[in-house]
Amino acid sequence: MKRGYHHGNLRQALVEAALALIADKGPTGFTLSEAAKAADVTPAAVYRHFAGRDDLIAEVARQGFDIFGALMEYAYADGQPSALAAFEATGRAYLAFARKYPGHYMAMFESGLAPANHPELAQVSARARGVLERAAQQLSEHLPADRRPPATMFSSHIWAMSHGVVELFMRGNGAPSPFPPEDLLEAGIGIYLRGLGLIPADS
Amino acid sequence: MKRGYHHGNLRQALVEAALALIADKGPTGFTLSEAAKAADVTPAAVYRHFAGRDDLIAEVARQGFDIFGALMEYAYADGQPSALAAFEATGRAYLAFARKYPGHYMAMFESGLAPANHPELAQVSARARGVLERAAQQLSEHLPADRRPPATMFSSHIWAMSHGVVELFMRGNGAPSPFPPEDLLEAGIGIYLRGLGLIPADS
DNA sequence: TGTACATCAGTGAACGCGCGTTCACTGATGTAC
DNA sequence: TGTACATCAGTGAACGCGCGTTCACTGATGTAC
Repeated sequence: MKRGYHHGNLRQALVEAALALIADKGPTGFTLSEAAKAADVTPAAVYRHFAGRDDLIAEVARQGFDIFGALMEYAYADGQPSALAAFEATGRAYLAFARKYPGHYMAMFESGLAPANHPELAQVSARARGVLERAAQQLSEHLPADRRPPATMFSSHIWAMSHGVVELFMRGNGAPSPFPPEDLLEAGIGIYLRGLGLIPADS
Repeated sequence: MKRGYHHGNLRQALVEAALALIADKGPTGFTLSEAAKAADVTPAAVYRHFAGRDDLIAEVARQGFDIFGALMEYAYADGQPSALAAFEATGRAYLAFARKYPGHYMAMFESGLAPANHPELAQVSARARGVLERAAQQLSEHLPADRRPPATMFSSHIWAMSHGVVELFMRGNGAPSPFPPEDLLEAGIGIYLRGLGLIPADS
C-alpha cells in the first residue's frame, strides 16, 4: 500500500497494529518497533502520538474497555425487562467479547499494566464492571431479603468464572477444552443461578 | 554469603531465584541474567544446568505442578470419605496454592509457555487436573443418573471459577477485591454445589 | 489564484542498554593406584 | 597416605540483536494575505 510522507491516521493505525501483534504473540510479544513497522513508519514517529510504549498499550486497553462496556450495556438492555435474562446475557457478552476482540482482551487483562497508573483506564474499566453489578443488583431483588447475598459478590462469581473459562479453555493455558467454552460457561452460570434459587430446581 | 568456586546446588538455587523474580515482577520480568546474578553466578553458568531460559522457566513450572498435584491429592484424601468434603477441599487447596506459591503459579499459568512443547510438563499438569476430576466424578455419583452432568464439566467450572478469582481478585488484574478471595470462592462453590442439587437448598 | 510562511508529521541516524548465548579457559573436586 | 589425572562446574570476555528513546532534520499541509 502506497502512502505519502504523511500517514493520515497514524494514531489509530498504530493501535490496530498493536492489536494484531498482541493477539497473535501475546501482550509480551508486542514491541513498539514492530508496531511501527507494521504501520509502515519509523519507530520515532510513534512519539508524535504516544508518550511511549506503555501509553500505546494503555490506549489499546482503553479502547477495549470502551467496546467491552458498550457490549455489556447492550446485552444488558437486550435482556430487559427480565432481570434473569439480562444477567445471563451479560455473561454471554463477556465471552463473546473475549472471542471477538482477543487483542483488546489481552491488553486489558493480561498485559500486566497497572490499572491504578492510568486513571482514565480505571474509570472506563469501572463502567464495564458497573453494568454487571447493576444486573446482579437487579437480580438479587428477586431473592428473599433474608437470604440475599450481596450483589457484588455474585457478580464477582460470574465474572471470575467467565474469566477463568477464557483463560483456561479459550487460550491454551489449561487443558484442551472438553467442551466449547460458550457451552461450558452457559451451563456453569445456569447451575450457579439455580443454586441461588433463581431458577427452579427441576427446569 | 560467601561461597567458593563451586556453588553446591546451583540448579535449585537458580530455580529459587527465578521464583522470587517471577513472583514480584511477573513472568515477563524474569530474565536469565538476573536469575544468575541473584544466585551470585555468571549467566553462562546457567547453561551447565539448563538448556536455556525457557528450560529454566519450564522447570519452575514443573516443580509447581508437582507441589500443586501433591497439595490437591492431600486435600482430596483429607476430605474422604465424604465426596462433598473432598471436592470442596480441592477448591480451597487451589487458592491456597496460588496464595502460598505465587511464583510457581505464575510460571504455570501466566508465563505463556506452551504446555505442549514440554511433554513432561503436560504430564505432570495432567496429574493435578486428574485429582479434581476424580473428586468431581465421585461427587457426581450422588446425583440421579438422568440429571448428572459430565464430571469433567463441573470440575471445569470449579477450576475456572478458582482461576478467575485468583487472577482478578488476588492479583491486581480486576477490581480491588470486594471480599477476601478465599471467602469469595468458598461462597461461590457453595452456591454452585447447591445448584447441582448436592447441598440442600435451605442449609 | 498565487505566493510566503508557520505548523505539523514524518525521517534517519544514533545512543546506551540488557538480553540470551557461545567459547576457550581455569579452578576445584574426586577417584585410581 | 600421597600423587596423577580425569571430570566437572564455574569464569570472563565477546557476539549480535532488537529494544525504547532522543535529536536535528525535512517534506507536506494548510492558512493569511
